[in-house]
Amino acid sequence: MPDVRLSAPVDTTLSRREQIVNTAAELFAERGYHGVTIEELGTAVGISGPGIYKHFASKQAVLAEMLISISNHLLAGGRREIEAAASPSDALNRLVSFHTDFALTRPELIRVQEHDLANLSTSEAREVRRLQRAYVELWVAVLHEIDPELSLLEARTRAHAVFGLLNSTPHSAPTDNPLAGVVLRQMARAALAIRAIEL
Amino acid sequence: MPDVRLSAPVDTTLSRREQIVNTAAELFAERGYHGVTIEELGTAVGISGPGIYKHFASKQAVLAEMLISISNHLLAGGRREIEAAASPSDALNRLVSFHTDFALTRPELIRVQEHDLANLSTSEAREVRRLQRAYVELWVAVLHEIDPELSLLEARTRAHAVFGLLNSTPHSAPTDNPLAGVVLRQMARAALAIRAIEL
DNA sequence: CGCCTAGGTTAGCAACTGTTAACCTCGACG
DNA sequence: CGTCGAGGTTAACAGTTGCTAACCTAGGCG
Repeated sequence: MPDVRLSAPVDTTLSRREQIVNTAAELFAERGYHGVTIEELGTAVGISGPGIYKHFASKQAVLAEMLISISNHLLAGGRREIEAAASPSDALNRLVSFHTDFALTRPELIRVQEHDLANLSTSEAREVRRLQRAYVELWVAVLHEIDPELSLLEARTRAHAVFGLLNSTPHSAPTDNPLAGVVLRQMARAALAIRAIEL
Repeated sequence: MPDVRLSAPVDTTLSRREQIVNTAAELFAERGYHGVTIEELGTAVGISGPGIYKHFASKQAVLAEMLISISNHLLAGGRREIEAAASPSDALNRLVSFHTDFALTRPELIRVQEHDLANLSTSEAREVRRLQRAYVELWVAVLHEIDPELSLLEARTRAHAVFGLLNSTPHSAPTDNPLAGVVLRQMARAALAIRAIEL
């Protein structure tokens, strides 16, 4: 199973597989997994209906590839940021920026991951949750390193809260205002009580 | 159309209508609107299948009553908090507490409102969005009153971000830890830069 | 050149699901 | 006591939708 690049939505250089996943992400984000038919998805990528089955075994398989690829992307990116960091609080800053960029760049993926996990088979859902949990634990570990007094439970609550804050972009930002990134980063840092100089 | 109380999920004193809406909220939150059949919903409230149609004209009508009732509840509550406030920053504190309580008490309703607005008819969806917008504008007005320098666009971004933060409870908090409320309130205030003494 | 396979096409089936129709029942009440 | 409507039941229909089957076609390549 070749991995799907998380690149710009419409791009003629994409393989059909990638094109299908990207288009499906937008449609699922708007109308939900069950709100999109295979026929619609096919038409949206320029082929029709059951042509999808030349590339995916089932509709669920499209969703599975999408969600697993997102989770992998976040986990890998998070690890990269932490490795590149000079200190724990630098690591947290980098995590915040990384996640903010992702949320601002690909809001559809945020939406689908929030909404449609329940439409995966149990084993695939378990895999996605495992990856998501690993990503959360990245944040938890950094938070705990910065403040060892912080309980793991509270650290986890804080991490989820910041995800909610940063993932709010699909709900707001109808016109993608350029200051949203700055505002969100700053709010996230304040919520996490990171003392950091903006700019 | 009698309004549906936003009360505890399982309660024998509820009317069938209320019982249906409450149960539907839990099911929709778990599996999404299209992921729940009328048959399942009926069974879950102890009647079977088409018995639902003695109380609602359609499946969509159940969702509509749910979402409109939630939006009304939030808007009315928000107005009440602002009226009771002694100052703008007190108003903001009260809004934060009010919203936190709601998110912690009825996470299913949060989820459904986030996920399934798209499954309403256009006119009903417009109504819900109107109420939601009015609720957001409540926050925006208070934020603007506290800091008149703040642009309306940024105030709106901040409001949405705080909703995202507070609405993260359905995603985290599998075991409803009692400290979640305190933590979330504190994070929200920090993100909004409210100087307030906890406790 | 001739074959094979990747990637399309259309027709159509089987399952599911929202909704309606027709019917039952029982408690309130004139 | 009779009736009547609220609230339930089951049967069944019609539309939708995921997926398969059977077929076509063109380009790479031995």
